[in-house]
Parts: sequence; C-alpha cells; structure tokens
Amino acid sequence: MNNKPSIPQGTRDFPADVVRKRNYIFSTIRNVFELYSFEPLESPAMENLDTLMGKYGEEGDKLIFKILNNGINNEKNIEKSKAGFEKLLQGKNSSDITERALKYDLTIPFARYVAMNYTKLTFPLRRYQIQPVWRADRPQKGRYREFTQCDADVVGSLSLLNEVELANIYHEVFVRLGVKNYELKINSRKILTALAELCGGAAKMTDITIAIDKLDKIGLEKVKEELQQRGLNTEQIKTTESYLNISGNNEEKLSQIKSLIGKIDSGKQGIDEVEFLFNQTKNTNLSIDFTLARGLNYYTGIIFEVAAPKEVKMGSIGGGGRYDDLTGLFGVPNIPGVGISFGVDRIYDVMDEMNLFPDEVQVSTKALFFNMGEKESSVAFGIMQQLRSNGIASELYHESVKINKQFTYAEKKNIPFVIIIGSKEIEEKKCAVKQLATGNQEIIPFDKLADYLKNL
RNA sequence: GUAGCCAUAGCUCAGUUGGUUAGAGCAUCAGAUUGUGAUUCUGAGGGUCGUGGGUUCGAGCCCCAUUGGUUACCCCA
Repeated sequence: MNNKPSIPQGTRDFPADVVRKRNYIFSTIRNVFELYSFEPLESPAMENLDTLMGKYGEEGDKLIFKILNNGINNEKNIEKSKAGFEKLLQGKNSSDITERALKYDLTIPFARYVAMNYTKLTFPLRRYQIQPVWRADRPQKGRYREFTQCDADVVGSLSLLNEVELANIYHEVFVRLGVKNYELKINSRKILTALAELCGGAAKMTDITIAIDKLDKIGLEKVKEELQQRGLNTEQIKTTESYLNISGNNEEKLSQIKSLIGKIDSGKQGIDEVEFLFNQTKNTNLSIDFTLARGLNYYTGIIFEVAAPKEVKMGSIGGGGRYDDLTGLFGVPNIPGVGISFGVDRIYDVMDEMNLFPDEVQVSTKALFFNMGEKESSVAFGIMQQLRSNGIASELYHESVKINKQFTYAEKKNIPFVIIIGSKEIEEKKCAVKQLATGNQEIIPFDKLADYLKNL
C-alpha cells in the first residue's frame, strides 16, 4: 500500500462515462469540420525540438516538454553529453541531450507538414486535426499538461471568406453542443499594430498588447501602471487609454476605432477586416473586442478567442487567427493561412458544469442476459449472438450467481433491459424481457426478440 | 518559475486545549431471500493517520523537512 501507483501531474485517466462524453464532443466537432469540407490530418506526438523552439514566444519555449535522448550515457557519447549538459545549465538547448519534444500545439506541426509537402498539396488546403498536445504548465482548474485540441485551418488563401467560415464553424459547433452563451471575440492584429505606431513604434507592440490584454482582469489603472513600467510616456498612455475606453455595441465600437486609428494604413486595413467579418457572419455571439491580443506571436490579421459562458469560471475554450507566413519559418514563404482551435477539455468542463450532456450519451449495452445455469446460458448465448447480428449491443452475465447480483450489475452499468432465459423459457422458446426503469416485464418469443428490442 | 491551502478506511470526510482501543456515511463481502433488483434489516472485513525527523510522560493534532494533490500569479486551450 505504500507504493501507490500514480500518473504524471496534469494527466488523467478517462473512465467509460467520461470517454463517451468526450467522444460526443469530438464527433460533433468532427462532423461540423467535415460538413465544411475540411480534411483530416494526423501528425506525430513528437516533433524535432528545433521545429518547435522559438515559435511560441519566450514563455512558450519554457513550456515545451523535451524528450531526453537515448544513449547519452553510452561511453562514446560521454564527452558530448557532458558538454551538452553544461549548455543546458546555461539555459541553452543542446541536441546532444535532447533533440525531440512533445508537440505543444497543432498549428506549428501543421505548418511544418505543409512546408515539407507543399509541392504535393492542393491549395487552398482545408485540413482539420484532432489530437492531444502537451504543455509543461503548472496544472490548475481547466488547465492540463496533456489536453486535446481540435484545429481547422485553411492555408493558401488570403480571402477573408475563410475567416467568415471559421466563425460560422464556431457557431455551428457550440449550438450543436448546447453551449449557447459562448462569446466569440474578434480583433485584428493590424489594429494593434496601428495602436503601437501611435504609441512609440512597432517595437512597443508586444509590451502594449501584453498590458492591454489584462484589462478585464486587473482594470484600467493597473494597465496604465504597467504601460508606464514598460516605458510608455504620458501622452502614449493617454492614447492607449482612449483606445481601451472604446465601448458600446459592435457598430459603436467600429465607429470609435475609426476616428482613433482609421488614418493609419495598418489601422484602416485591420478595421476593414473586422468590419467585413462582422457584416458577413451571421454569428450573433460575435463581439468585437479591441483588447483581445492573444499570445502567440505568429498571428498577423484577424484573431479569434472564444470565451466560455459567464456562469462558469473558465478561461477561453477556443482561439485562433490569421498567420500570413507561418511556413516561411520552414523555408517556404508566401503561404498564408488562418485557423481556429477548440479546447475540448475545457469545453468538457464547461458542459459538465452546466449539465449539457444528453442522457443518451451513456447508453451502451442495451440488454443483459441473465445467467441461469450452464444449459440455460448456452441457449442465451446463441440468442445473444442473434441480437448482436441485428446491431443490438448485448451481454451475457459471466457466471451463474444469485439473481439480485445480476440485477445490481445491470443497474450499475446502466443497461436498460434484462433478459431471463431459464428452463421454463427454453421449453416454450420464449424469454422474459424486463425493463429496469419501469419494472415492466413481457414474455417474447425467441424469434421476435430482436424486433421487439429494436422498437424500444 | 513564485505564492497560498490540503493530505486520516477503496471513496467523501469527522476527530474537542495534545490524553485510554482513531470514528461516520457511501462502497465491498456475507446473511434474511437458490426465478425477479434498485427503498429495508442483520453482520463482517478494511487505517503503523502521505513519508522522514523533532518537541513531549504522551502526537492524527504542535515544529522542521520532504513528497504528492489542489488553487492563484505568469502564461494559456
């Protein structure tokens, strides 16, 4: 008892009922992706470390799970290993110690795939991908070290219609799942660029976005303090403040942003993008939010973020955006793309908390055959196989034990029907079918059983 | 990486200013009931109180360390 088995921090086992609920989310998302003509892709759990490093910002790099090389203690490698370890201690990477890593998201590995295969691929390429990713983050509510992302991306097209479609996919999925009060926030990185130009130039972009992203968390005053710490002068802070004070409904926000940064080139472009998306999509949960920044530094145009319904305390449950030159990082320039991601684990937590899973999700075995003895169970076995060939999931209790034990088993497994075949029934070629929820029992001839159960 | 909280039976938790043999509910098993369950009744098993050290006549309780979990910050799905 002293060496209890355990699993790594932030990872989970999923028992049957959880798997069913998760599969319900997966299949809903997959169906919508397929409906919108996206095609599946899967990539390895691990990537070469240098494929991932430097793509997620400084913080992101720290959160990549690195895989220790094999054979570092091999005699002929010892010197290299020691030198490599010294590099690690200095905070650098060494391919002599680690050259592979678990993937951190699906977008960068996808960009790597496109760059590797662009001569064979047909563009625009619409792909979706549902796979686990890993982050060495400290786990907490709604945050896991292993979690699943569902991504849809369109690459090879600059058209804003892609953004419109992706916004519609968000809506379609959340409506199907019953998550009605989600909020789809949109903004454009170009608008943030324009703000940065007004406030000290492009170099200040990261500082400004990090600070304003925190607005709803820490409030205006704290954001201003942070901007000051990050080296903005009084006038620049004032400009940022009027930017942050933009409010009202979506139309009102648009007209206010126009007067603030509409004369700057990038600002005008960004506003046009947001306005186009807003006008084209029928998504009533869409909300223009100029404080939305998003951390991943490869975004260049429209950015998305999905906020969970306010009644549950949960961070974002999805996000995405346009990246104009992601494959450029891998030597293939000029392939623009735009994508979105669903965070299934958080969507699960939200739906579980809000009780949004339908009961049908849990039904698996439809009928349990009671084991009434050796001869009886061999007859039952034959009938059971007939049911199975009719597509009815069924099970024979594994041994002949007291009836109430078999009842308890059926109940625990949420099996709606039990079928009793004893010596009397065998003689009459009939069986007793009992519905557990109601207690109703009927006598059904063997050859009518499949039809009887199908209609229930 | 930083900080707070928690750790007692398979699970959820009680456990008084430190004081005899550490309790309850649920679950498990057996029986009332060998062809009709889930509400009932009876009984049983199961814990060196996360681990290591210290204070004390005496520690589940106090102190230190350590491990694991959890929440928040940073960042993010």
